[in-house]
Amino acid sequence: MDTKDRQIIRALQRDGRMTNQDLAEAVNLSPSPCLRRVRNLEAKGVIQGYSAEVDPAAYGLAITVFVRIKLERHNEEDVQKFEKRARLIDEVLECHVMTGAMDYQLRVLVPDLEAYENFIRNRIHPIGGIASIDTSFVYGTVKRTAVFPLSR
Amino acid sequence: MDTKDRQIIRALQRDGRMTNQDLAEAVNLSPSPCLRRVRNLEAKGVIQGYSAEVDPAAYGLAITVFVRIKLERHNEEDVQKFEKRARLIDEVLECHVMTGAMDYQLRVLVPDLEAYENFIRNRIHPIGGIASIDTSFVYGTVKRTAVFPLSR
DNA sequence: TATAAATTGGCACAATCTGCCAATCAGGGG
DNA sequence: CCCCTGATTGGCAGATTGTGCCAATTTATA
Repeated sequence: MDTKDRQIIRALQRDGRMTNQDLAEAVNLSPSPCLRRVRNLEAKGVIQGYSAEVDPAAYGLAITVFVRIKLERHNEEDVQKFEKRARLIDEVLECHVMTGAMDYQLRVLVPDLEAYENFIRNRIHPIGGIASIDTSFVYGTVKRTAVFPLSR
Repeated sequence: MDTKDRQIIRALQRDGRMTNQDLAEAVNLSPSPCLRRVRNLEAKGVIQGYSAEVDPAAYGLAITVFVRIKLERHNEEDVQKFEKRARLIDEVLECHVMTGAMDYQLRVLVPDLEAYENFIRNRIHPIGGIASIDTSFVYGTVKRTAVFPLSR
């Protein structure tokens, strides 16, 4: 993982579908070593995949919600159960374990407020063992990028 | 935006670099109309771009932080100033305007705790007009996907 | 400086993309 | 019921891109 690898990563975060030839030119390599580095980063799990960035509203998911959840108990069993169930919920795009007053933060995508109510009632509450839920809706997005800062 | 478009979108969220031929097969189309639909979704801004998914720790950014910020005043000038400055900070990958007690939530990536302290001191506080900051570090990530739920 | 290991560049072949044209399909009016 | 129109589709050929191999170059080490 040298400077060239980091250049490659940032270029592919900006445009994950750029051709290997353009990428090679952008990082001052010829195509074959460039492709080799990319494949290597993929094999080592540094690059975990590629994905299309889609406007949620245009797709029909107008509402983004950050949901913070605190469990009643933190024994192995209840924690495993919560995390296993959370992973299976399609509306949950992210679920992180957090420091602070709440245990988890979820990023949730739903078409409307009614769907959010149903999500809480039918997907979250049935998991059980939940002490409290704190909901924040997203009004607007000031910035959203996949490109990491230059680390050194 | 019909069922086929949604299939295409979800397939490209799972693998943004899949060949048009594989994509066409996955959604039961032949390559040319499939490519036309993709280009159309791109032109309409539904697909906003493509990007590589990278492991932040492997890249050297071990710490993910969600920072919630409340402003002292909400006049046009102070809000514009904060948002403009936030957009320019490389460590800030996301910045959303939120409902609830705090005004903004940022997703921030830094190499270590020291860098986080510097980030707050040198990037956030100098903006001015900030009433309070609430920091939550990410211990672990239970789920992280780019694939939207089937809408309907 | 000599040597070994790692990385690079170029080339040829295979796979993929791209733009065009004809064929097919869906909907509306006579 | 049929014909017409517009939209969408499928297939094809040329251009672009990816892929794997080998020799040349660079880098690191003794």
